Amino acid sequence: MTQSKTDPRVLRTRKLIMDSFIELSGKKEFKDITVKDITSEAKINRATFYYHFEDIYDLLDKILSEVLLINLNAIDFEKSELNEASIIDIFVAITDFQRALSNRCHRGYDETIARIIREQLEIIFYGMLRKQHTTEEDESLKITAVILSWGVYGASVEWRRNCKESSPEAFIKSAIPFLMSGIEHV
Amino acid sequence: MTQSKTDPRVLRTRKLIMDSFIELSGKKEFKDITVKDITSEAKINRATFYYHFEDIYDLLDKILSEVLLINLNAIDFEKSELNEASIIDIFVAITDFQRALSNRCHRGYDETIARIIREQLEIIFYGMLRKQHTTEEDESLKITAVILSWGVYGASVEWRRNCKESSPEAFIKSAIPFLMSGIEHV
DNA sequence: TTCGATTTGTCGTTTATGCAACACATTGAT
DNA sequence: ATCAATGTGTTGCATAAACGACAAATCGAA
Repeated sequence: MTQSKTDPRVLRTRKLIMDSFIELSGKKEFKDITVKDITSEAKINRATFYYHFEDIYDLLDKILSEVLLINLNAIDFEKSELNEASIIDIFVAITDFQRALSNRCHRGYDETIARIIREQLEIIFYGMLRKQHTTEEDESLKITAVILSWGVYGASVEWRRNCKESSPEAFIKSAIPFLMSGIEHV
Repeated sequence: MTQSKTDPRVLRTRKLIMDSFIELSGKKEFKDITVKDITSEAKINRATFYYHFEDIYDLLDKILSEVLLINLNAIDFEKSELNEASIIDIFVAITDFQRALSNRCHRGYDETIARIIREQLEIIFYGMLRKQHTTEEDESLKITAVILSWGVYGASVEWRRNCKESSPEAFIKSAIPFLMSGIEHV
């Protein structure tokens, strides 16, 4: 809330870098994109790139997190509870996100994408759990969030692999009882 | 030719400012556009504006000069001589330029536009004259360029006011004998 | 393998931009 | 006419970005 505004120069530069990366990833595969490519496309100095990002993997991290967050932000986690409905919403958001990625020539990032999605899920689940169980100890909530995040992410992998003929909503519903029992068990 | 590249930050910032001004001038009249409007639209600091431009009139100057130059650059002055054909080309470029301006809601700038066009014309005529008369003294060429620039600009005013039914080419052709005699008299 | 070319991180220095504050001018409503 | 609000142009200082250089790593072709 009280976040002091970040320097507009930083916002501009980050946007330039991210836009250039997205532009380039429409032409080349990830492994062929160099930092030099990005900075000359963005017309910024290469040293400036390293001022904002550790390396090209860090950039990918932050871009994907941001894109995923935009998808997930449609769901208002501040208000919604961790129940059947919100789990379905989140699952649909993830499958939408992955579909968007595969439409945009993002190939060869699979492991990175997986990690990012799972990490984001963990953060979200942990936040929601803590709101509902303010009395519980943190460790217990944390491990629940971890297991949930892996489980839901795994479900999305499974859906993409085998079950595209059924809707994501229908697919995740079959897993809801198991997930919810774990949540209520905390 | 040996111009050392200007700092990319400068180019970016100037473009931000100019684009914002052009954007704003589609919504308001010139007299209603403030420096603050421009800088907040461009998301740059107001002090940065004054780093690049003296004031809002200076900005208008440079924007219009640039737009006019793009029109005029279609004509290759480095190669062409100051003769009947090139005068016609220049006259047509000016009338095109003014038509483009009036299409884009630029009202109330008339005096400024007039000055800028005339100054540009003077620069161009002087440059062309000097290439053809390397032996002549500068002062003589300069005054010729001044008179030519006023004359050709005045012709464009006259054409806009009374003679739009005839083509600009036909219109300026009737003035060519007078202009050329002045040029050859140097 | 080896060698040249390219890329990667990092550093120190210079320059452009951000920011807050200022006195002054202009505007607009009462 | 007055007063508050807004815009103007300027300044000093803080910080991001540019630039050039560098050693090390990686890549590619002979």
